[in-house]
Amino acid sequence: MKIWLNPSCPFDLDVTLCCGQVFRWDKHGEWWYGVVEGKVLKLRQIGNELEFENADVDFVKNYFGLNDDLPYIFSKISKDEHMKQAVEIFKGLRIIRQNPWECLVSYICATYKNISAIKQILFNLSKKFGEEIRFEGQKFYTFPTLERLAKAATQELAHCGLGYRVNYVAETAKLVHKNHFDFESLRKMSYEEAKNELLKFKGVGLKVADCVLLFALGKLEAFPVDVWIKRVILKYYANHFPKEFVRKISGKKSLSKTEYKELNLFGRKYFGEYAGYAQEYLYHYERTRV
DNA sequence: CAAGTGCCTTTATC
DNA sequence: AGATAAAGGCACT
Repeated sequence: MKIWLNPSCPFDLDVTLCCGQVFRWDKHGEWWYGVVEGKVLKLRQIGNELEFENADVDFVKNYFGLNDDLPYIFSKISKDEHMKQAVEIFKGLRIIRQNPWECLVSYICATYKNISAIKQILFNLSKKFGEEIRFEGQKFYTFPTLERLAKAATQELAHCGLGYRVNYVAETAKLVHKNHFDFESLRKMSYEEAKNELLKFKGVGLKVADCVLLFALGKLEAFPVDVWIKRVILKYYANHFPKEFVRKISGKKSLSKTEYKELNLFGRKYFGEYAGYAQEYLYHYERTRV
């Protein structure tokens, strides 16, 4: 099936899948393959044409955020030259609407890891606890269900390379299972309310909660602050903070809870209701700027 | 090549 | 409250 993209509303499949918001996509030739909602989704983009197999149009549109009005969002977040430049370079990057459960586990596993290591962990988890699917003669694995991970032995999880995150994933899976936790209900809540719900899970701090809100639940005002965003702020936006504060966070590697909240609040106030888009553009901009 | 550093941080413990 | 240490392991330098 095909979707014809409106040239005035940009989309860049490569950037969207490469920018580090999702971890289970691979490109073979010009086609991207990923397992989404239990099926292998295959797609490629040629200019304004998005061609895909194994999903319907509405699903693809929703998953890739094709309904987001990017020109309008750009007009809202383009507050300065840095942001304008990031937008100019990566124009078609869109926030993906991931499955909330997969997103939650992914970002619990992502703490203090680099992207290749995160991909490795999630592949290991899916291979061990997910379901094997064959597609075009290749093996793919669905993401483990919460029921399966809730039952998983810590020993088995440890073999996936989770390290000290084993207990975070195990306990979160058990709690989600026990409480029949309804991720969909978070969508109706405010940003703050939904965040507080997510913070109840083990291994979920302010950063992980923001990532789940942004990448799975469509809370586009969420502004996750990781080491890269901290760098961006120190580099381009330090004048928005007291000198003393800047010196303090420059000196150490990790942020305290209050320091995180300060940077997070700055992002949301400064960039506004689409701060999440600003975050992802700045993140990718800074990471590719070396 | 070995050793050191850094990684889309959180939690436990002062 | 607020700072500090500890927690896999792997990729990169």
